[in-house]
Amino acid sequence: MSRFYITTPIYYVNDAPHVGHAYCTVNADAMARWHRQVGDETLFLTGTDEHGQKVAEAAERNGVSPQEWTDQTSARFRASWDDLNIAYDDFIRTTEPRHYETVQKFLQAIYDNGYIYKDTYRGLYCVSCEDYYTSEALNEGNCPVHGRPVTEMEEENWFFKLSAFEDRLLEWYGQHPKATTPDTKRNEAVSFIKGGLRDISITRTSIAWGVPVPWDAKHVFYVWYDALVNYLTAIGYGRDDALVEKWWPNVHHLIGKEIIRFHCVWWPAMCMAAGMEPPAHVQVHGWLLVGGQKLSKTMAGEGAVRLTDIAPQSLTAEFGVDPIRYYLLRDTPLGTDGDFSIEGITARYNTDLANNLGNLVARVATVVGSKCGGLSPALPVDSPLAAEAKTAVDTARSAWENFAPHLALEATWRLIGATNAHLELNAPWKMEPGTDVDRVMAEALEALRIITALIVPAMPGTAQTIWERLGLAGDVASLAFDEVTSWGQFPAGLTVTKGDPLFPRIRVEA
RNA sequence: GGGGCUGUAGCUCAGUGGUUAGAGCAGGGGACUCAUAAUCCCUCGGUCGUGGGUUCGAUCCCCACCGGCCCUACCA
Repeated sequence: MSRFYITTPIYYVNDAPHVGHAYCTVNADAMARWHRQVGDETLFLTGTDEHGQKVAEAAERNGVSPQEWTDQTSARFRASWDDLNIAYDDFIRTTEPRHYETVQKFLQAIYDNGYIYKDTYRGLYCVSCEDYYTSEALNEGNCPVHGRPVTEMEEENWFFKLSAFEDRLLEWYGQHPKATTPDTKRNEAVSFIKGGLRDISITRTSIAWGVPVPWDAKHVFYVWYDALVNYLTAIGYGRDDALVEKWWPNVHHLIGKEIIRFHCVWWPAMCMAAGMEPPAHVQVHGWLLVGGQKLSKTMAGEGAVRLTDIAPQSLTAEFGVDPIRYYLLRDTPLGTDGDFSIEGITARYNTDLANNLGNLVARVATVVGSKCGGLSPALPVDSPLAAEAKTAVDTARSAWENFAPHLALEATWRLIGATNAHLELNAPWKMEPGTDVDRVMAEALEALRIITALIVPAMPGTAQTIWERLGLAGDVASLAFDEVTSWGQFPAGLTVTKGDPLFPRIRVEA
């Protein structure tokens, strides 16, 4: 048995949970579910990032303390994840005492190792961005984002000697070519390092809403610097060395492409500075882009077409939880940008879920009912579907191992197609009840049993529903993947029930 | 301004320095009628962003340009 530790970024509480967050979290959840299925000891961590100036200001505007504000906003993320059937093992909040303790110990270690020093930060500050820029970053003397003049500011800060890690990082990436995937994203990180690293300011005196710097009470840590450490908080850094040893560094950080720099440059360097191995793997995903199609008002409000305006719950309310999970996993491979659209969801829903999977379950149940007395017939020794099933299982296994849920599902749907074709070829509905019908329907049931096991990570609720309709006992997700997906197990004599359509077709106006 | 990614069939995407560039969906035709007007079979469809270069030969390598996107030091 091996172990699998996967994380999402911790989401900034000032955002409302949106489809982008859901995309990342559903992928992490499916990956965790698959690893649990194969028997890995699994730790799936997500959470919320609750410090920083913007949170403090938002709390003030709303007339509550920062802690009260983050209590409210963090809860929205948990509600979204509950709704999407996300089975995280731990949900971290950066305002928790355990996180303060880990951050302080981790950064104290870096300080003790001599990688943190005090200096005066002079920089060009853009009021709109609330951030500093280097003179090279400016666009003709103006802020590159807002195009407005910047002002010279000065602040006394503690600095992290990121520049000291250029060579070590490059060497490390040379030795760990798969530390960041896909390769194009690794190249981005490496190019950035090669371009030269400068030390970074990691504390602030201007705000109080953060983790206090242990050796200088006037300062709190800059929000990103405390946020990254959450991956160590959850495994007990500073509190339980054995637990850290157990889970680190074999972690998989699932992140969006916009935060490559933090996870693939800063974070490995911070780990090195603290005397730890950098995280073994960062899997980068792209963005879901909204192509400009109109979203319904119930979906996103008047005139809104931005992805960040779409609440995951509005989607699950309209399409169901598992269809949205399926769409997010199937439609956009991890690593590239994808298109998000209601039309796309509808197409996946109707073709893959209603027509292929849902209809297959229905037609098999009907024919078993009419030709086999509603009971599963005995399974023959050989079947042409056995090879198809093996291909699907092998492909899916390797796809999940390689962070490619879309390929795992594609392979599963090939098996669904092969099962539909097998029924078509044999046309059991034309036959008189007897051994020929029994053989075909037993084969279809067996294929469906394996298909059900294969969709567990993506659609756990649907999988269990189908499992029960097939007359099978127990919790399909708890069965060992390798055993449950091998051909030749469907017991004879189980009661197969039809039930309502799993995925009623969505009518689309012409 | 600097760095990086990307542009392949109507749509979403695979893919390879070398004979006729693939898949799914959509479109067209046929079969079937167990099933959620589902399914199955066949089929239409691309000067592989533009212009150069390297090469015996490029969609794939190099350069430029055009379009889209990310980062430029707190947006999955």
